Amino acid sequence: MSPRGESTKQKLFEATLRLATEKGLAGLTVDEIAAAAGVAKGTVYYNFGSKDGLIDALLRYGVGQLAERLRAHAAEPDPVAALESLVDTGLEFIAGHRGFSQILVSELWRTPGQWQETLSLLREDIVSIVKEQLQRVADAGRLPPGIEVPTAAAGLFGTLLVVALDWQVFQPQRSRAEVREGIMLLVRGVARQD
Amino acid sequence: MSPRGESTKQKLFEATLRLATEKGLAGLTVDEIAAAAGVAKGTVYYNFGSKDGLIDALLRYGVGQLAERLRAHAAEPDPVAALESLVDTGLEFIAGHRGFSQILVSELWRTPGQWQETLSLLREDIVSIVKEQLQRVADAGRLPPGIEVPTAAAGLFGTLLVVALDWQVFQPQRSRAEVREGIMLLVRGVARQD
Amino acid sequence: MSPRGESTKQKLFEATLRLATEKGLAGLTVDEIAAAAGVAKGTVYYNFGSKDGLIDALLRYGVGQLAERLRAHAAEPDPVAALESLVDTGLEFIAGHRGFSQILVSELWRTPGQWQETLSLLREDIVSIVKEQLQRVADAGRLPPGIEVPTAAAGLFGTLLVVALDWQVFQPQRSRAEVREGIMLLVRGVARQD
Amino acid sequence: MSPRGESTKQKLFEATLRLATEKGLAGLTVDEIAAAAGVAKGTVYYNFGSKDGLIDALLRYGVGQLAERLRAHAAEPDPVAALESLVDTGLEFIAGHRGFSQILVSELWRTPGQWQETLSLLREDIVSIVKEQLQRVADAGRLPPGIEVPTAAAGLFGTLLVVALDWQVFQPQRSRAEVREGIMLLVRGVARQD
DNA sequence: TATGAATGAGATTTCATTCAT
DNA sequence: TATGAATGAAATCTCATTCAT
Repeated sequence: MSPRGESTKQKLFEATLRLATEKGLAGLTVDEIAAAAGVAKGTVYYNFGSKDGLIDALLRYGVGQLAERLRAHAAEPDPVAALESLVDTGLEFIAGHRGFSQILVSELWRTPGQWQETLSLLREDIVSIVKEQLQRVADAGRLPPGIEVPTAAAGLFGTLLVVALDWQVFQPQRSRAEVREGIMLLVRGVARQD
Repeated sequence: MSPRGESTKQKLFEATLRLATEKGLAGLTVDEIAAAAGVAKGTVYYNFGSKDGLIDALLRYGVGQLAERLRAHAAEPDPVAALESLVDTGLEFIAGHRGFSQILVSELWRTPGQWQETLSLLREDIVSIVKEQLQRVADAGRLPPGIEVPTAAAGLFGTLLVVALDWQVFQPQRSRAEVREGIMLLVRGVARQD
Repeated sequence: MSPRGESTKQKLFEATLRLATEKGLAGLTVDEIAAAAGVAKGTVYYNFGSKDGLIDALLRYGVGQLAERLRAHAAEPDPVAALESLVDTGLEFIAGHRGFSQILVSELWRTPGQWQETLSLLREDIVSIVKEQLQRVADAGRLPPGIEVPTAAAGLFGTLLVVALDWQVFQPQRSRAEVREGIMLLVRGVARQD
Repeated sequence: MSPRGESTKQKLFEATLRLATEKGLAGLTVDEIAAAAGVAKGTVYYNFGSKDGLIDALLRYGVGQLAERLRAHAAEPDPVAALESLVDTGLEFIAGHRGFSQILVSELWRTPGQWQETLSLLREDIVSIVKEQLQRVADAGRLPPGIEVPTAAAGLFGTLLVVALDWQVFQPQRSRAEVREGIMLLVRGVARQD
């Protein structure tokens, strides 16, 4: 709550995200994180109790950031355009936080994984934002029959994550617009053509 | 090569897959693997040289199995039906080998991952099978303009993996047919309607 | 000196004794003590300078209390009865301050113990009270030959401590009178029968 | 079970006992213990799982040694002489294993202490040996009325421990025979005079 | 007089790997 | 072909102490 404490946690989150992009979350050491954040090792333990505690808090923080950005693009009047904006924002975030996205994708579907409880809740947060946008498309009568909004939302979120990572890792020469168009082809295939 | 040696390796593969479902590859220790397989720790080193050697062999083995099954369904004359069969086979494999699939999704896009080199090659194997089928659809003139086969193949593979895992973990009550239909709606959105 | 300061020190003493019963002095952390006392960690350092300072002050405080009570029973005219009263008072104190007694028994004979210097002095305080009473018995000609007062005093103190703790921990159903009688059998064996 | 494993544990026990006499058990580090035993730090963890595991095993080992020695002196035909031999053996052991005895005295009456479960059982072992000898004295009709054997055995054990430690720490100039005689005065006061 | 975030030295623990059998 | 005790580098974690407020 104190400004000092908050900024310390912030510094640690940011340092961890930075390092995770370079080396992956699994390979990070508390020493590295503390050094990158410019604090003592003990400070990590003072603030988060354990390395796992830091990761857990980081997941909440990162998903919070992602959710915030996705929600910021809900204003678009045309529902399909809004969805496109959401996809683009998602791609931008993932490209900018690859290490974080990597941990999401690798922990999200782990059966009893260490952070599964946390992640299940966080997944719901994101999926519900996607769901809302898809619902707007459905309300506009532009979803073909047979599409269930909750299922499609979960699928779209997973696809977005995985396609974005594949882009970053295996096809870095493509532009974000290209990748967005690739995903939108699927979405437009689903959303009824005008 | 001897049956005894093979069964030792097999036991180690199976134990590793069983454990990986619960704890992920990075969290596995050689002690645990050996104990779960019912062999001594030294046996892992005798057979695979190192922990990485074991994982590497396991990945090749698993992807080999998946590729074999996917190829077996290439005979279907109608290209869209063949794609559907491929999707169904993929779903079946993932449902039956969740631990392995979890590993794939965890490690495939890990940037400096220890097994990234191996996995890049293996990813190519699978993606090229998908590509072949999509190419047949394209050759039949049933792909809308703007779709690039290589990109779509990579996307379809990732989506398949992620949607299947989401099904297993978060929506286990759905039937494989339902999930397959969900994915085919996307594919049919892409493949030109008959 | 101020009532507030006193109560802070008192709170810290009490919290430390409470915790020491469970975990011993060595296993206590300043964090735990402060939390149990309901004050901030810095307050311990403000009031006592260091963890050792707190323990040191606590030992002096506790031994002071014990010595005060033991001295209060020196008035008894019959020297053997006075010794019995002293034993009874000792048992009462130990039963009522088990945590403190546990500390004494743990630390008193620890060779390079951190608080050994303090404890040696404090031990002398108590032993000298016992010695005084035994000397009165000796002066009354009721100690058999071969008994050295200083040795017997040290032995009686240790026995009292240990028997009282054994009573509290392993034989709580016995009454204080019973335990006192057990010790007095030894003492009366030593003190010449009337 | 293997000779190598046993001798490693033995080496660790002996090194720990040696160090405990010098520095007390609480202040020992695994580094020191491993170095003193001439093995790698990991070897401690391989053999005992944790520092606590080592201490726990050491307590069993030490008490086993003490019990063995005490039992070896049960042959003496005269029961009071047998008791004297037992006391002497106890004093010798404690003098030779001060660090170990220190931990016994400091943990034995700790309420929920870390090793209390182990120690309660071990205490029973020792006390029952003392009980046996006292029972022989009682059977010979040489215990005065009012002495309960179990109570007296527990008391004698505690007194022996505490008097021996007090001798070692505060009165090292006394001989073992002197200290033994001091304790025997109590015992003979209790045992009926011939 | 009191606070509590931050520290860092030093402790415990982990675990892939080796090697004699 | 297999074993498992031993290793040690490197990780995680603890905690008495400091200090700005």
